Amino acid sequence: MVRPPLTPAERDRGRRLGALLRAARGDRSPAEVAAASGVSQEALRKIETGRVPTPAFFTVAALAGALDVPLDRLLADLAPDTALTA
Amino acid sequence: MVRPPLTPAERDRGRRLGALLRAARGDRSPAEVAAASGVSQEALRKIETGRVPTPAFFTVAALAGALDVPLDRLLADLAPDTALTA
DNA sequence: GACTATCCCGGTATTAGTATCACGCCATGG
DNA sequence: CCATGGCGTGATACTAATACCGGGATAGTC
Repeated sequence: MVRPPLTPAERDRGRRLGALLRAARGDRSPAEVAAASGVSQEALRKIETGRVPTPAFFTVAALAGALDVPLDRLLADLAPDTALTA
Repeated sequence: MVRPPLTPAERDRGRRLGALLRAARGDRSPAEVAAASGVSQEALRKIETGRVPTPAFFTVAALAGALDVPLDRLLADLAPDTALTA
């Protein structure tokens, strides 16, 4: 075994990330955000639905940029432990 | 062809990301940072040397956390154009 | 000089991420 | 009722990311 499969915790984390991105998208259409970020609609959907639990760094960065959400905000919201009361 | 290979620009961007992370590591040993971030030493060095141009989001996040560097700072330093002079 | 430790690089194996294709669901308009 | 378009999901193809294995180079020590 060379690479451990993703743990349920990781998948759950990805699901939360997707939920955050979808929430940040608001009422904007997926096509809109996909075009703005340069990410394909399919990738966007999969990330938003949590089916891609650990997307590439720059993919998330592009989406966050298009959604005007700081990456650190995403992380903070993902890990309430570090709650900065954001 | 279903997935376009990484462009030279993407590889260069990954190289800059690695350089930034290595600079942020300072004089701390790779093993130290790897242990602190939970990233394997090999993955860390591949990222630092730019041989992994587009690492996973949470991998970069873990490294940035261990290095005490905000992700947005990394992005800003990668793309000086968007420089918010943060 | 030999030994040890650390860093770096190569190859290999397996899983994950992304793109394309195909189908079904829902809403809208003919 | 049927057609169209956007959204969601599943399967498939291919590349990339990560882990494990070995080797080599360098610095420090004995």
